[in-house]
Parts: sequence; structure tokens; C-alpha cells
Amino acid sequence: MTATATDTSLDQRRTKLFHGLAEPSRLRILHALAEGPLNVTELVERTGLSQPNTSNHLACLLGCGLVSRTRDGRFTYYRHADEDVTTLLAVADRIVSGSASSILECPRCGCGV
Amino acid sequence: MTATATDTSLDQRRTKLFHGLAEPSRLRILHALAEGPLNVTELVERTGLSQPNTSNHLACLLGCGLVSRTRDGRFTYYRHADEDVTTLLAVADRIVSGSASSILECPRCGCGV
DNA sequence: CTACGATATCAGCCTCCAGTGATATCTCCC
DNA sequence: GGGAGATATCACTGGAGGCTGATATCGTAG
Repeated sequence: MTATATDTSLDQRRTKLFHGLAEPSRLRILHALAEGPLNVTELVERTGLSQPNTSNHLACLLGCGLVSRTRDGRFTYYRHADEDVTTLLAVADRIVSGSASSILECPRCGCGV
Repeated sequence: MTATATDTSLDQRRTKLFHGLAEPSRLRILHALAEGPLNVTELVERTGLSQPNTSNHLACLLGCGLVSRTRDGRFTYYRHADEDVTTLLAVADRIVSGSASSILECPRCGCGV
């Protein structure tokens, strides 16, 4: 027991992790990175996001521990930080393709994307 | 290619799924439900959330395909919709305990919980 | 049939955060 | 050294969504 109501820091880190993933733009970036490392300009091209916006999301993903980066001259290459990240995306896809394939509209929570 | 930039509906459903998870209250509910089915009143007690708020989040989780419900008299019991949901939480915990254990402050994205 | 308890819904407020445009910083190439 | 391209940061704005309090709905018990 006592593992339900107030997990504090563990709960916070879990929330933070999912927060990093709960954004169309960031998800798009992560899926682009699934094919291998890319620099910011390449990500801008593939995602259609603006450059500042992309940098911002990358900073967020970096802070959330979902990607890592490598400087190479004046380019900065980003990649998945961990293969568990890939696993997480795969399990998520399994859920999305399965029971949740008939995802409904949330009445008030704007889950209706 | 063409699997990167515009996934539309698949991307949307993925986003929706993670959106369901990216909330301290909803995560708390999901973890409470990991121990077995609970009705709304029990969830209110365990999470400390208000009753309307709990119902709202449950509606969201239901819509996002993360939980399912069973009516029993005037009680409504909720449970995880799929064991992949449990798997997802487990993988997330692995990431949180691993590479992302040192989750930093995101400069602007409010990942700073 | 009436009262009560369980759950769902509604309207409103308020906070958080994604997107934009401008700009700073840094590295390479000439 | 100077210019150009790559990346990061800043200030601002608009919209999404979480929380609350009141209320509606539904089912059961007496």
C-alpha cells in the first residue's frame, strides 16, 4: 500500500516523461529520429515546424531524457537517448492499433486532439 | 518514406494516448487501478481528487482507451483496458529510472512539473 | 413512491504552454 | 577578419484544458 496516493517525485518524473511525449510536434520529431540521427535543419524540413519551435521542443525532449545530442561542427545531431524510448513508442502503437483503435471523443478533456 | 511528416490520424491517436497519460491526476488513477478494479468513490478516496474531477479524468481515460468500465448496481467499476497499458507504465518506469533519471529542467516547456 | 447515495455533466475561472518573430551566439569558409 | 549559415534564446500572444461548485441523472432501499 501507500504506493497509491502520494508518490511525489516518482510520479512527477513519470508525468514529465509522458508530458514529453504528449505533443504532436514532439512525437513527430521522435518518429523522425527513429530512422537515425538528424540535425535541426533536417528536422525542420521533415516536420514542417519552424526552426525556433523545433529547437524548443528538442530542448524539452533533451531535458526529459528522451533524446541525446552530438555536436559536429556547426551542426547538432539529435538521436533517441535510449532504446527503451523506441520500445515505449512500439508498445504505444500496439495499444493504439488494438483496443484503443476505436478511440472516442473525450467529453471535456481535449483529448479530441 | 512519407512516413515522417504527415501521419495524420495515426499520429493523432498516438498523441491522444500519451495525452491521457501526461497528467499527474490521471497517472495516479491509473496506478491505483493497477491493483484491481475500483469504483469512483474508492478512487476519490485514494487519489484525493474531487469527485467531479475524478469522473472527468475517468471519462478522458475511457475515451483515450486506457481504461474500461463495468456497471454494478449504482456503482461503476473502472479497470485497465488492456495489459499493454501496464506494460507501457512499466517501460516508462524503466526509462525514468534509467537515462531519464536525471530529468532536468526544461527551459521553457513546462516539463518542470 | 420517496429519499438517499453514486456518478455524470455543466459553466466559469485561471493557469500553462505551444507557436511566432526577432535576435544573440557560435562555427565554418573565404 | 568578415560574412553566411546553423542553432539557441527571448518576449509575447492565443488557445487548450484542468479544477471547482452546483446541479442533473440514475439506481437502490425502505
